[in-house]
Amino acid sequence: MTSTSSHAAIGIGELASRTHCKPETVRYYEKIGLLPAALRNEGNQRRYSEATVQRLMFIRHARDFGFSVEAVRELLDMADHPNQPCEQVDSLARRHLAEVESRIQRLTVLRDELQRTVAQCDGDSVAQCRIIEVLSDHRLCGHDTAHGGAEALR
Amino acid sequence: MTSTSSHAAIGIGELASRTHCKPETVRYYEKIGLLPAALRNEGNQRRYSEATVQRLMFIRHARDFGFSVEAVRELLDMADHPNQPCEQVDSLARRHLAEVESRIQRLTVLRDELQRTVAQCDGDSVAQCRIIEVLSDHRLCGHDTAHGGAEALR
DNA sequence: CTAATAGCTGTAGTCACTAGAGGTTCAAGC
DNA sequence: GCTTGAACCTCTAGTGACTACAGCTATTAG
Repeated sequence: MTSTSSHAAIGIGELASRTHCKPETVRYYEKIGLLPAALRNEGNQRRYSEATVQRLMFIRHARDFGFSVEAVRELLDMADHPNQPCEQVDSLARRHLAEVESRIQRLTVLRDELQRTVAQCDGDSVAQCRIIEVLSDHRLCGHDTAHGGAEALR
Repeated sequence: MTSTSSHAAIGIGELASRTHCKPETVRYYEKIGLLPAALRNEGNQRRYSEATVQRLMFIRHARDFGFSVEAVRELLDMADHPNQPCEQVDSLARRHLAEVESRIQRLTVLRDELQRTVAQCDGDSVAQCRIIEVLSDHRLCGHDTAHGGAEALR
């Protein structure tokens, strides 16, 4: 075995590659307190156990699910208290789901309007371009929808 | 007429309220060059013409459509050259549309996975919570999908 | 022993604003 | 003319979740 021996402490590089993130991100998570301060070797380099690999996998996975770092912090807290009821976990997840659904909704309105507008452009000069025309005059949009706004993208 | 006289110069507050944004945003757009440096009155306050109202409406509308500030900069450039062909406008808009569609796609995958996971939680203790369980182990997700990731939200 | 790689700290940059401090100017009423 | 309050000015820092860089030290393979 070269690097992945079974229960030896691992370095930040291996931790990062095993959790699909970068060493910078690991240090960042430590700084903001998602990961506890790492143990150091004689040369002041971070050394991690399998437990940290698991914790970081949990974090990355929750982030992949779109949870904010603050939400991940709460989820970690809850996961650390397995005997409590999971109501809070549930409500956090449901709120997040609602957020995602609303984002999809707003983006869909936006997409329809973009599609409509793009379809009306006949490829002539800018002076007759339907896209520029619509951007210049809100009344030319589909009805009077406020089409999401930039917040749709957040 | 009190504030909205027909061709007098207006202040930053009225410009902002007529374009649904804030004075800070107007100054910000000036700083990054989306709006030209404003004329000033004797007391160094910005004074705007109707042309600026139109330009700012264009900007806000493009931002509402989800175009990035850099894209808006290009769109303004194009709008300023009405005799050119509108190919570039068209391609910019189509690329943006593709971006929006891809975002919807990724969010939809995410939503389905969240829905599935949340539905499986029976409201017991955290120790048995399906949400925590799934977050702890990637293999428990629907198949082997990488479910979008945090980039889905950008 | 040397050279390449990996790690360390600390700071600044990303995007599109927003908020605040601390000061100046304007407009209206008396 | 004077006062008051709102609006305006500049400059700086903060948001979220990292990423990138500069300038150093430690480890490891050959």
